[in-house]
Amino acid sequence: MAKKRASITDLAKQLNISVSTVSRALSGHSAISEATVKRVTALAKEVGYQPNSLASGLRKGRSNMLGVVVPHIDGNFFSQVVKGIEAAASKAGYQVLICQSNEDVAHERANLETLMNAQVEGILVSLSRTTHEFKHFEKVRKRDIPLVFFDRILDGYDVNAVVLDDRAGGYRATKHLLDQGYRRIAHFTGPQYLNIYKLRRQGYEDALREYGLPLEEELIISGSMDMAAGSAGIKKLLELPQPPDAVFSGSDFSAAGALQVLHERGLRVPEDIGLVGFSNELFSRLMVPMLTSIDQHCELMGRSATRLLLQIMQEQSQHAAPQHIVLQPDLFVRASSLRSAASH
Amino acid sequence: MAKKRASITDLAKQLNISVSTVSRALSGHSAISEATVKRVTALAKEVGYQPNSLASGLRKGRSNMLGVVVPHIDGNFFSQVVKGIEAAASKAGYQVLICQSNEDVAHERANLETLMNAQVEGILVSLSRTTHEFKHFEKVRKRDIPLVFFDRILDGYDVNAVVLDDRAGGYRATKHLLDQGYRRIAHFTGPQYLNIYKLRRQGYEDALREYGLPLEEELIISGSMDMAAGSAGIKKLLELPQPPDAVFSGSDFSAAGALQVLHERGLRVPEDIGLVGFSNELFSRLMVPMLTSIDQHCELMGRSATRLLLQIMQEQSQHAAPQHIVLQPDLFVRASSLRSAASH
DNA sequence: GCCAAGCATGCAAACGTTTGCGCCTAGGCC
DNA sequence: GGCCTAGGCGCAAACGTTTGCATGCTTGGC
Repeated sequence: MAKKRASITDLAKQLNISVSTVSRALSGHSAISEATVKRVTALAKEVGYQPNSLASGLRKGRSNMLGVVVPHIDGNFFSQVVKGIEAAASKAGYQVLICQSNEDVAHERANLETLMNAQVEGILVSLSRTTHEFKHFEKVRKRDIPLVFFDRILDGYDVNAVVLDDRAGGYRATKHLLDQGYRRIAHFTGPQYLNIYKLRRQGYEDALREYGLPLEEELIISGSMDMAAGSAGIKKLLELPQPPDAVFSGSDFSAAGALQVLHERGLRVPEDIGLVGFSNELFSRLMVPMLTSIDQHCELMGRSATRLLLQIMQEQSQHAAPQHIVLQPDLFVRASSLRSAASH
Repeated sequence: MAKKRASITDLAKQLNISVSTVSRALSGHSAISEATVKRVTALAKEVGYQPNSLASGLRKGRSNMLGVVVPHIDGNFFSQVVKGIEAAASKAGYQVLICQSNEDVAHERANLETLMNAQVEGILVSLSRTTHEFKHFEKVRKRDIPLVFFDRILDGYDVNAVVLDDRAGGYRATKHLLDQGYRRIAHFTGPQYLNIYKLRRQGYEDALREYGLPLEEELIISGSMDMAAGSAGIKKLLELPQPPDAVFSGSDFSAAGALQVLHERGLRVPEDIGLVGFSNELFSRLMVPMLTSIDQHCELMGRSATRLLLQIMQEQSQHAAPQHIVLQPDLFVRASSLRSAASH
């Protein structure tokens, strides 16, 4: 019962002209008289003609689709990145096919397979947490399908990527605390095999060194970076003979967990202890006091990655040297670390 | 320079058999000998053959793709719904094409157009805020493309839809406050032309009526439902000759805004004022005290909508009566409304 | 009046699959 | 030995476009 969608051939028949003429008329080809163009477009509008992009993609060898593989699409970071990707892609006339790897490398492999079947013209990937090898991407490369990674990348592979300068983020956060007069600064960090946590920590250490302060192992707490880890971490720190006067947390969630404990114990933030998070999550503005945090420009990352991908797709010289784009994070200073203002 | 992807024809040539045999062998057709099936699959794996789903879609008249139109993809709610959609779709072997309308009806119209060009087999839509008419969906209907709406729908049109029982949510939230002994309960609500806010308010009123309490206009604050609106709202309420002893906010954000003001003024939650939000945003667990809220089962909504769509796609009887699926919200009770526990 | 040029259009192949139909062969049955 | 069946396979058309080339017609220059 489904009504046949009108095809270019139907239009041609009704107008007694050939399909090629119709095709050219619709695609704005030069060698078609204005009169026919008008006749064709008029009829097209009348019958509600819609081009079949599958057919066109098949013939032209290009699908007008980009593929995206993310660990998961919910959560603040990835949903914003995807928003940026979709925006940039649709502006360039591309559709976006989205897959979730669920942090599972097997899923990730399957996702790539599906995207290649769908004939996407390029692929954007943020690696799953369980991805430690590169083999499944070689297949993509062999097919000469442009590939751009963002945020999560694998060390030691020279690939196109857009990442955040996590070291600079860690450095800036720590330096801000130092500038505010804090001198015994603790740090919450995550698994060191993830580039992001390793780099944030490096930034932290660089800042301390710059100020001639010692790096004390007891001030660095490694954990899962969620709220519970933050609560546990701050408890451990408070039990030290010489507790810290500030914490730079590698995640806003851990910072929130720490804040809850500080509240319970009657410690004041920022007076007694300064607090800085990472990610500038939505809720950082909802905490009391509001949390100073590092913004990752998620949406910009999505847009940049897409633009890089589109650029690579255009260059014939597929095999130019891979590009690395490094985005600079921003520090959003809020009450949780403003000792100078609070002391007035 | 791009290496030609191996096609079914290449396989056929190499094996000296016809393309039809290869096709049937790969698709598990019965009338092919086991021996050839093995030969074909072996070669296919060897050369890394990947089916071209554009071609297959063109021939079969089905693309294996679903379309999704959301106002925007970031934020807690929609990103979780999309997660559910993607999960359900990919389990059924479908790809998901995602578009953002940016809350703009013109964009929405364009999105539908693109999705139809891409030959999606079904479309999932949550309306943009500026959509007050239905015309652009009639075109989709005329093409017999199955259509399912979720969350945001238009009153007065009989369509397939999956929505939350917002009235029940409002009712349950209010009843909980009443059960906790609060008697003068205020309500933050949003634009009444949006079904969700209207219904939440109805639930609120129903609960009050059930307890024989009067509806007082001065206790109902209408606003934009963000943090600022919450702050402004609670200030207005506190200036009343007889301020409320609890607030049911139609959004977690407004509840958060209110909480900040209460903190500033030294009012205790839940002892002096009880607080309940709506949406169960991530940060509701991060607030001090933790915020009682209504969970919308976002991911389930995505999965349900997708399943409904797939079901409609399978039924020949396209034109069966439209189905409405109503999801029941859940109340997550936390400290911000627990007077009984707090009083002990 | 003839030829070159240029414009508007048509023809047909191609993209990679799927699928109805028909062919061939082998085997079983009478 | 002939006939029938069925299994295994090939042929070719079809899906809706795009596009190189050919074609016909008009026009202008000499």
